[in-house]
Amino acid sequence: MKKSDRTRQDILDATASSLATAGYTATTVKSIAETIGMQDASIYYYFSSKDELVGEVLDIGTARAVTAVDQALAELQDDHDPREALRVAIIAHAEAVLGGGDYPRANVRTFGQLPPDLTHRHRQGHRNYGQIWTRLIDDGVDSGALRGDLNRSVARLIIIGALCWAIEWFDAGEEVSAADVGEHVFQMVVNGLSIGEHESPAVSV
Amino acid sequence: MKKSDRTRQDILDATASSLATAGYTATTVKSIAETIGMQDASIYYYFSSKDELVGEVLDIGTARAVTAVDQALAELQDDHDPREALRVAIIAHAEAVLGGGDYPRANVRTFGQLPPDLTHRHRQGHRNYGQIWTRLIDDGVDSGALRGDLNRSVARLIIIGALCWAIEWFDAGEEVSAADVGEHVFQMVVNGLSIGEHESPAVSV
DNA sequence: GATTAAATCTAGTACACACTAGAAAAGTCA
DNA sequence: TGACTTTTCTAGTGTGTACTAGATTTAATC
Repeated sequence: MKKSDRTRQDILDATASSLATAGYTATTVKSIAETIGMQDASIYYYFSSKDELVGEVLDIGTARAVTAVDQALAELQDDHDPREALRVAIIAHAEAVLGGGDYPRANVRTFGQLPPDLTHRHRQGHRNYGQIWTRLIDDGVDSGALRGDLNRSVARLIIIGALCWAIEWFDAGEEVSAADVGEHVFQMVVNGLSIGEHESPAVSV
Repeated sequence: MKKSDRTRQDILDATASSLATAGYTATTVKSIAETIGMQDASIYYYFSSKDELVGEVLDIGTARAVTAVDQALAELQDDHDPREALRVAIIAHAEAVLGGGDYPRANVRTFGQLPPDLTHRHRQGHRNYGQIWTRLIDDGVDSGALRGDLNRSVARLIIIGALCWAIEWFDAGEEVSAADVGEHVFQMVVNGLSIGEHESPAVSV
């Protein structure tokens, strides 16, 4: 019963790694099996289909990302600035997806290339994750710390998008760390690149 | 000789449309042929391989995106604020990729799911496109309009990333237009979400 | 209208893929 | 050791894919 659990974990790990780097299509059952020194047919002793295996990897990925952000927010002081909460969440997300393990990365990497069934299966998970950010932005706007003239949904999606797309260019080997990327996103979307007084012309959408 | 050109164009259009909505893997030679009412084998009278066809679509896509941004910048007045140039470029990109035709959308949509050969083939095109943005940011920082304490490459990639990822959630049917998305990205990354004096703590990377 | 060229189709090949059935091996425990 | 269970393998099936060869049709030219 022990050996079986470890093999199952090995399969999940290999799948997560392949999804994170090669994407969904290039991740074949055969390639997964080769990575852990098995025949492809043996995979089906543990998972009934490729998509069930992939689905489980993605579930773990979202769970880890949620945990990372929740945990970072929980460590904040009670009287924190809403902007600080946003900063902590952004950096936690960046570290989870860019610097963290393969599971959250697999999630972002395969976004948009999954078959419809899998996309639908994870819709709720993504919605839940999005709600964390919705609350962060609502808190900021309602408390007067953040501008209220922008569409909050669009703002949320832009922040998450900037972070998610980073997976396409981020290189863990370079001198810019995952946290650095998060810090940059925060500095840009919250403080802005501009120097001096900004006009902040009202944008009504 | 006329008919031939139009059929070729039909193939390109159908491929762009499929790539933009379904992605690379789901875009099969057979499905392209079906769209225009042909047999899949007939495609090979015009293109020697699927990847050559896809490559040509992507070439057109990058060319159109570059043209859109260049044109928007060319219409600026000579004494424009560097921030205004960034704003115009961001909105032009948003309109080209989100609201524009299938070709630029195909580019962004298939980014990260192309076979290595095609990825390599378009590396130079992407670099050229990136240089437009590098210059915009350099102009802003050097003129003192934009903060210089952030890594310029990271800033550039974050802006482009926020725009590119929008293809995953943008819905042309909703009330938020492509230009609205661009305006939001500009407001956020240049003016920032924050209200009041920001500390802008130096970030050295 | 006959001849040539252009365009499309029919019918296939070869291969990679997810997945299955059942035999063989490895491990467990009396 | 021997009976039993768990795990892995061998050897396949069926399907979808890109692509090819050559016949057939459609269009242009003389």
